Amino acid sequence: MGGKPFYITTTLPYVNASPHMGHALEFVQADTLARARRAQGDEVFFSTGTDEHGQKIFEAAQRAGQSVQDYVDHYATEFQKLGAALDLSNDAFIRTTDPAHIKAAENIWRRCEAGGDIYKKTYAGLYCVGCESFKTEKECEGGKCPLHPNAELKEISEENYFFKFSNYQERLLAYLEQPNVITPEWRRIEAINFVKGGLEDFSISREASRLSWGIPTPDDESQVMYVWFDALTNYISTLGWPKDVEGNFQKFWTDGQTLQVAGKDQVRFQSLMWQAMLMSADIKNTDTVFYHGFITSGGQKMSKSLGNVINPLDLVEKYGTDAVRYILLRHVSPTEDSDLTLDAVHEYYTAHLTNGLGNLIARVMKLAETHLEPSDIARMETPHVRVDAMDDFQFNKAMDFIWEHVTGLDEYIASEKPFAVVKDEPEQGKEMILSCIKQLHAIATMLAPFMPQTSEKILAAIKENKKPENLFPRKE
RNA sequence: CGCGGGGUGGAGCAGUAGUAGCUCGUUAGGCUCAUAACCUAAAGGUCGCAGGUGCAAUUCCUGCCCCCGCAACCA
Repeated sequence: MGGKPFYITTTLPYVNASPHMGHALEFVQADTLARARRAQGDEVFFSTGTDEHGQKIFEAAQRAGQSVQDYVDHYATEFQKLGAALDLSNDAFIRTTDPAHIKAAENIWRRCEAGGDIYKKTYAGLYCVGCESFKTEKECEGGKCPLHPNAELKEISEENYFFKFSNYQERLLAYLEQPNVITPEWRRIEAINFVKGGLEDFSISREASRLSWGIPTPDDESQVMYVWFDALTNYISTLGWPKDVEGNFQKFWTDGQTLQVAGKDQVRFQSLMWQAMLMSADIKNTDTVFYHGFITSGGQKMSKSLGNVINPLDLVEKYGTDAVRYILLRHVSPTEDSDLTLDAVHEYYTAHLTNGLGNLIARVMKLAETHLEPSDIARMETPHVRVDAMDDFQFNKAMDFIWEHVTGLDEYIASEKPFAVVKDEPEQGKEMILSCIKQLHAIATMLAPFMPQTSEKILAAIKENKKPENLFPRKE
């Protein structure tokens, strides 16, 4: 029943700050999709990693008084920790400082260059010394940088390599004609409108003298690649492109189905720039990019100054891996911005996991443990229920569907009272309890991609015919 | 007239041209298998404002108000 090999990747977090809830959301969504495909029998390659080059990282390392390498190593570890805490099933963890990735970035550069899409020109812009970066005119207020109104904006001109984005307007529009290339649909419209507005070539390198932490451009040591040109290449370098000694690139990218998961601010990078790069390098385009929304807290962006930051690792520590996955998948909209507060997290946990699923597992398994024999379990047929909502990235709808079964089973027990029937009519009661177990089994199976550890614990409990330890202990 | 998303009972969200649903919270019952859990019922909304089209609009159209993102080299 397996389909094409399935490739899925997250964007690579930029390692200039610690992991936040947005990263956790993207990771968990991607992991759930990967697990769901594996459960369908598809061969899956799930990749994630870290983006480690660029000026900001260089500066952040200096501020932290660390060598850049130590600094990026530290953050790569942080993200790997989060991945482990969320029980990600990724097959690869790519770092853009990996030698193989650097080779790949050089290679795609050469291919774009061979295609005539890379050229050198002088870039003149207003440079804010305070920000250490160029400002567009729109960003400036009254000729001053809004962040550093006292610093003089300097007109700096610099020779950089540019990518002929403008060459790809028609081909990008043709690509965007395909309804599935972007989800949700309205972001595809957004992308089309943007392309129709005209595309400007963009600079893909910086002078090495100003920015040392990057991949040198091939054949020109005086320049380094601008970080995202390098970073975007990760989606194929992680598969072993270009050498492809293991054949993963051919299997998963060329012959497989490809899906990228990204934040809603990424449309231009993932669906336009990256796709144009692929066209230039004569590599197949991404089949689908799914864009999720952002998580706010208390109606505002999470920020350290507001003090409303929710740290995903803290949350996992307090509530557990599957509880965090549950909240991100069910109580966060897949594509719209969603609000999450610690109070809300606590409420969802208590209401649906402690009182809901956890209690249901306990009451059903207690009945089974008391009244059923292992032989009853062994002869049980286990139904499989398909979760349709997953076809459309509707994680929350899929979870709602599963929870209808949870509630339904609670209702069944309350109205049919198997615990009472079994006292007077043991055989009939046992059959009723067995049907409860079947339902619980179905719930556990459906839950597997979303809450893998919970799913396994339920299935193990059913198999052993033993009430498990409290899966979701009450929290203060 | 820059682009997009949103304004629905106390809170958070669904939803549809024709008795407005869900989760949490509140109140009253019930049950006792279970984690003081679970089940049932009730209270609570002029579905942002004003017009328009329709037999009928929260749902379609127009205008306005308010909130939130984005506005290209930002990884």
